[in-house]
Amino acid sequence: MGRSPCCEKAHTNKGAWTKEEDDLLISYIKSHGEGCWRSLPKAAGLLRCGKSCRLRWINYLRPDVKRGNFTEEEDELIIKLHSLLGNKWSLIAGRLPGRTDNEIKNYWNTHIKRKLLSHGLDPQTHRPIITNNHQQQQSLQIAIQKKADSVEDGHSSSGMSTDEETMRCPDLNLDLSISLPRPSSPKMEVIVASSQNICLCCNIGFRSSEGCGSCQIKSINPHVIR
DNA sequence: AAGATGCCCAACCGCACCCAG
DNA sequence: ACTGGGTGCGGTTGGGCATCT
Repeated sequence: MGRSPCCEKAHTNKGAWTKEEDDLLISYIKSHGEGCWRSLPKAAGLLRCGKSCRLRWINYLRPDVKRGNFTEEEDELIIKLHSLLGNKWSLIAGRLPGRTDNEIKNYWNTHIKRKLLSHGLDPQTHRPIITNNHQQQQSLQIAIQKKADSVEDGHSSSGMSTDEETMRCPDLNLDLSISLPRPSSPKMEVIVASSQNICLCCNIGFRSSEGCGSCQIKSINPHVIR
């Protein structure tokens, strides 16, 4: 049994896209729109899998894709959203105009993870890393700090040292500063974003069904992703 | 100068979800 | 209610480039 393959692998190209392939895909989508990805490659004259075309378009060729370095504001927003949503890259990307889930995912894994570690925070939980051995923890912190220093030299857009950044953003551990204590359940909990008892998901624009399932507020912001 | 190592990012893979029939 | 096709998503891989030794 098993699923049928999404395409005839024997007759499809793989690997890096050529300029000619890019041009074919762009011109086809410009004249026909983003239709059925499965049939698009054949119609566009591409020897590619439909999934590959979709990925190339969404992550690279789309005219509204923003290229280049992430700003400090985007950094902070990603951290906030990740603390709220976890690895829901598509939802996070939906809150960062011009950024793709793939780009954010890569950026998270290569930069932000390290940044959080340098602040002694677990990138998954956004909580302080705690070991039962104080000495072990100290050496861990030193090692992380050394690594982070070498990375942040020339990376930090603000040009501040890690300590200075911490001073400037005392609430960098956003989860700690804005959420209620995490209960034992791993399920995302409602976070009181303001005195209005509005879930933070809603506060930043998610509908009740997006981001967290526990929120009862109906469509605060009609401008939702997708 | 050259090989080794590390980093970054585009692209692939496979599973999950959605929805029409 | 069930099934299967199409699409979306998140994790992972691998190639190219930069830096180190």
